[in-house]
Amino acid sequence: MKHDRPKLRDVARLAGVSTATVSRALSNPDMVSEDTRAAVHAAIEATGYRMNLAARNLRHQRTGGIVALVPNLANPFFSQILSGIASVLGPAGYNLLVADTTGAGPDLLLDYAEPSRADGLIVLDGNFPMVALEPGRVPVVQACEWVPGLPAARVKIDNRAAAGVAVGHLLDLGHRRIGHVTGPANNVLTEARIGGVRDRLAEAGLPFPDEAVYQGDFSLDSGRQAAGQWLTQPRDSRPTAVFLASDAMACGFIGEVQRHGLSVPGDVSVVGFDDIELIAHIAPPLTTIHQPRAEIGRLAAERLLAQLRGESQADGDTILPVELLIRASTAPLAI
Amino acid sequence: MKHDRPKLRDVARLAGVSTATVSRALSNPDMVSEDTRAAVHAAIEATGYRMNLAARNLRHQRTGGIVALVPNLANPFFSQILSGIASVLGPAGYNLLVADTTGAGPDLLLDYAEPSRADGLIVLDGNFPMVALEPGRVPVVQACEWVPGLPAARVKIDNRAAAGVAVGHLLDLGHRRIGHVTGPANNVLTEARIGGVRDRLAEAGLPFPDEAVYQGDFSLDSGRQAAGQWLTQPRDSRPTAVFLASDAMACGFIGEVQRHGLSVPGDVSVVGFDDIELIAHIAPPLTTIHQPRAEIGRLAAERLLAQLRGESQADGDTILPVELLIRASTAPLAI
DNA sequence: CTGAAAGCGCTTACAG
DNA sequence: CTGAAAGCGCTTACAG
Repeated sequence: MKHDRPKLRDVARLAGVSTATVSRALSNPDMVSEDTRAAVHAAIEATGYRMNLAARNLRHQRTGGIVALVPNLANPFFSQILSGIASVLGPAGYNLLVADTTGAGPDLLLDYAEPSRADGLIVLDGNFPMVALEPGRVPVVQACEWVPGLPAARVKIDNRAAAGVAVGHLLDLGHRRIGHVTGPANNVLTEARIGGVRDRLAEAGLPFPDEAVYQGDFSLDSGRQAAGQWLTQPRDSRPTAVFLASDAMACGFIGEVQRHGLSVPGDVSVVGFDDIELIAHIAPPLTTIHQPRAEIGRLAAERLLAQLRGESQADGDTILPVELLIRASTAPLAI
Repeated sequence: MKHDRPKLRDVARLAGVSTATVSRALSNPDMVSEDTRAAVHAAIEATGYRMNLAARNLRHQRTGGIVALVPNLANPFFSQILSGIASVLGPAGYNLLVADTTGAGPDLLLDYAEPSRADGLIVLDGNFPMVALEPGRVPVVQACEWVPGLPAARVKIDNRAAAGVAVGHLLDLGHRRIGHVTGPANNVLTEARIGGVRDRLAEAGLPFPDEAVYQGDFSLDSGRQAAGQWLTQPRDSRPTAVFLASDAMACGFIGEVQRHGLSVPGDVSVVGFDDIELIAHIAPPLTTIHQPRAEIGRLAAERLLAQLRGESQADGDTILPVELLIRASTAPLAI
């Protein structure tokens, strides 16, 4: 005996009405008389009918899904963002699809921007080639990172200003030789943050020599390597404080410095970026820039839904405020 | 001028063949002659045709998606697992949908087990009511957690044995009064881990009094509260070592103990569970049980795909090995 | 308020 | 090797 799932037709037959009527009873109840509605619902109960969403979606020319393009799913940085996205998509009746862009070709964005694949796109990766999103493609919102020139809404923080705040904190503590560990090359966040450092130092009339810039890639290990470089520099000319473009790097930096018997903040003050999970619990607790990750996710999803409803303009930036969290990894310059 | 996307029919018209032929040229190239194939591909180029996946999926009675049901997306514990899942689903041509089960009703599992919604389910949450997955529902694989009695494949570690290993390590260090901070009540992991503690202590002929059991819920804050309790207990009878059912709790526990001027492992040895990101970098670096999270995700996805291909049995457990990582938060009992 | 029929964009037995 | 036609399971103008 086959376990065929009941279809609209089966319900209609049992209720003694047409499939059109059953369909209406379900999606537009007040288009049908009360009696008919009751009969239909009885038949649904009796058959155990559940709607085939794929068929409805095909008919409606939508998929019911939004995809989030994530640079690296394994990076816990994104869990709060995804959680924020899911918290608005779920109640709105959309499915959240996630795709990891690691090692993906440049076509990935276009593949996912197919209306038959998803109704909209949230792009968390700024390293896509600048593609012209042709008409007939799906609405896109960029979150955190962005593709320069891509005409799509952005939800983000002011990375340049945030870096300025971090450096300002170190200046306030009396530091005059300030170093910076960057993110990966060719990354918009990297550019914005180093720009903020440069601006703030220039404003203070301080130099920003090449020796004070350490190339990183956001990873813990690259922070460790930056510390290795810093350790080899002459004690009386190397930075007395370092601002790193991610908390993970700050974590690696601190570990390496300590491994060599030096102290944070005794020998060097350290500021991170992101305020990731548990970073308040390392030793010393890390001073960092807090990014409202869940909020970024929520707003990105909301802007996308607004576009799908035709309510919102397709571009323009939403800038969220950051917060400097002063913890124990920074201290006044020892004289 | 409308920007209608070209359909199969448009390609067929341009190539001078039927839609059936275009369809075959695409999905079964060697069913068509070389000339026809060339004509079809030329027409595809000319029109910029891209297949409508939703229509193909409806026809094929599949959705092309697998959903992962996650207890709490914001918890970075799951990022590695999702990454593992995505790494096998992507290449296999499936979309990964994620849903957060926080605050969801008991029907969620059944809702997602609809064949029109997804082709399969990976359940990471053991707190669903035991439902009979009726025939006509989609294949399910459980990962990490599991619903007792649910007849679905499981990919997990041996939590009971792992807890035994953690306790064994503390016994080896000479500890005789060993405490345990549990996970949330009514959770399969909580039961399995406390069971492992009880077994191992019994095996060593040691007591496991109620005062040595602290109720937690996996969260950092509950670890902090457990430390609060521990601190109020008499110094000469309270545990000299504590095994906590999650790293987050261990982190909170250590922080609170240190805040009261005591030292880890000087005054109390601490073992965590999970080996989450950065936990090797707190002070002191945490001794913990490493769970192969990415591997769990990969294998769960692979078992599900095998079931979809009809290759694998629908139940049976896959047990992955864990590893005790000894770091600085545990030390021999001071006499 | 309700039904017959066309259609969303594909695929696939069935003939030829 | 190729085409005409039916069908995946819904929805929705169009009539009545």
